[in-house]
Amino acid sequence: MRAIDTLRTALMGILTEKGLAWPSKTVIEPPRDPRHGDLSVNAAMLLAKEAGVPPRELAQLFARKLLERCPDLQKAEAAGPGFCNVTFSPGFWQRIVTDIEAAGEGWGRSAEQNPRRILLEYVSANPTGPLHVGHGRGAAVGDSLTRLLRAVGHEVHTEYYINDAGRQMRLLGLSVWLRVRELAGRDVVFPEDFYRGEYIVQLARTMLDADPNLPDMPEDQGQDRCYDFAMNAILEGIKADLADFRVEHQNWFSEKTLVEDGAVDAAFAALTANGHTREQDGAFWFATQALGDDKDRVLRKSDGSLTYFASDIAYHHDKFRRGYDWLIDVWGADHHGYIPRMRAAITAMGKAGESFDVVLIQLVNLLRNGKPVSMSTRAGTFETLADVIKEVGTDAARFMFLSRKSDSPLDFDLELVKQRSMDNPVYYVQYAHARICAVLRRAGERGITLPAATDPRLLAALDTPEDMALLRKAAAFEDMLAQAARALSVHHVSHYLTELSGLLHSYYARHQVLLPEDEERSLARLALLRAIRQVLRNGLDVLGVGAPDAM
RNA sequence: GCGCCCGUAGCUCAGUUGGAUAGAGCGUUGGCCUCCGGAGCCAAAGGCCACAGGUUCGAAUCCUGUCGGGCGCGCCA
Repeated sequence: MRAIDTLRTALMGILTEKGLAWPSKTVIEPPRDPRHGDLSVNAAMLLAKEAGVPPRELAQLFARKLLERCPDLQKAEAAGPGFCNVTFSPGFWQRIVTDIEAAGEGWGRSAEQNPRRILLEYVSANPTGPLHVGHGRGAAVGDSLTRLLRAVGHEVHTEYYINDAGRQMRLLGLSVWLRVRELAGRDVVFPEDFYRGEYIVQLARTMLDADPNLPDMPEDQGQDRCYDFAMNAILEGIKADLADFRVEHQNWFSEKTLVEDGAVDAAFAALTANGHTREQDGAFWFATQALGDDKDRVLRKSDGSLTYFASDIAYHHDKFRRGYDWLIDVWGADHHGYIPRMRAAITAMGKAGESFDVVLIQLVNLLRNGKPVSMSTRAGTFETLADVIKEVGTDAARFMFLSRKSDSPLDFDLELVKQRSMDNPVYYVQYAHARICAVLRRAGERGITLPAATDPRLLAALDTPEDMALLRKAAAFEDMLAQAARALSVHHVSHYLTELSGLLHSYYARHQVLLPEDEERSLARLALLRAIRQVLRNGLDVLGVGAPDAM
């Protein structure tokens, strides 16, 4: 925020003058209570001991010096235990309007001083069935996080890892195969853990219709055919669902290809070169315990096959090999126990801790009118993401997923998400946007034309407390994005938008924008609203939620 | 048993790199449509931030312990 930069620069000058170092714990931020001014600094409390001056007194000194140095400051005073609170002149805030006009879609975007090349992997659900709501949450968070990290200047690529080499997939082939045989009237025995979903039967029927001789194929070949067909069909369905949910993966990465390309061998070699592996009991082990894990882990089982962990290591090794320096994985929270061993692998590859992060996605409790809707892929009684999108819409579903901390459980009540109340803030935010559009439309009907760049002299008319509140909030947008990106926490964006919308609605209720008697003030207010609309749009864009002109 | 996460208003949740009098929505109560979109606004009531210690100028936030809840602890994926 420009205000923070201004204050920081001035304060640094003062400290240098006094021979004091800039304390690393210095915080410059808008205080909770707006009566304490626009910004608050805690430096005096941190420096009191070193300077040999009581904090209050030091804060008073800072206040005096700041007023001398910054013409944009209207007020600066010591307060509380030793805070230094400053208030900027209205003109300083009013300029935000023209700043936003100039930046447009770029408002809020920043150029990270240390941009990184990120590979963000998310969803990555086994293609054994359609995506359910839980996957939807991960999809929304992963996609929005991508937008957020790009907005602050990182280079982000997105990827979906297809577990097409494991036992689950063989089970899928078997499940379809058995259904095919069943449909053909053969006697079949279903194992305990096969996939029971209705979609399996449909796949089987499609296959049988296309090739009536299928059930007579040899068992192995038949299962392979079924596996192939089913996986591709399901994968296509997943891609379609994600597209409907406005979620895009730039690359779909197959686990199988890792083995075929020798990536597993390469990763094993890297671990072995660093002395982290051993043969024992006929298996190939990775000594993760020395790197913070609970116990060592097997990579190649004594029967010769690879563990899931083995190919996952190879996958992450491959990501680094492709030139990424920050790997972010979005996982279901039930995998949190897997983090230490993955982290151990990253360390064993010689990579720093900052080069790997996991964003955990907690469970989604799907409810209808407060009562749980049961979900189980195998039993086939789940609500699919596609069904949920169809029922509540992409915008409402995404906003709901993105409005809570991703690692705490979320109650998703289908009836509630359809409701147009504040239980469901997506409408509150979208309404704020549509409302501004309506006023601008009405202004046009009345023959008022708003130039693309507002004359700064007009902005002095934005002089009420509600004007100031909106301007300050709009000014804080960039910092909010940067902070959310740093914390990998998209929900800050939703909260910000809800707050900004609240200020807009208050403003609207309190101040008439189109004033027939006062054209200059009307123009100033219209310019303000248009600027706020831009902020709302940019914020909603980070969430991947639409900004409708009318509702 | 061990590990990770969590416990904030009646309900659902923000706030946790330590900051001033702990916030929002829903719900409850009471107001606001001659006027730009009432999917909105204004106001009131509602709290020992699970509990007990500790660290310091200062703790919902950091440390220790207790209680309560979720999840994870395979040569499964």
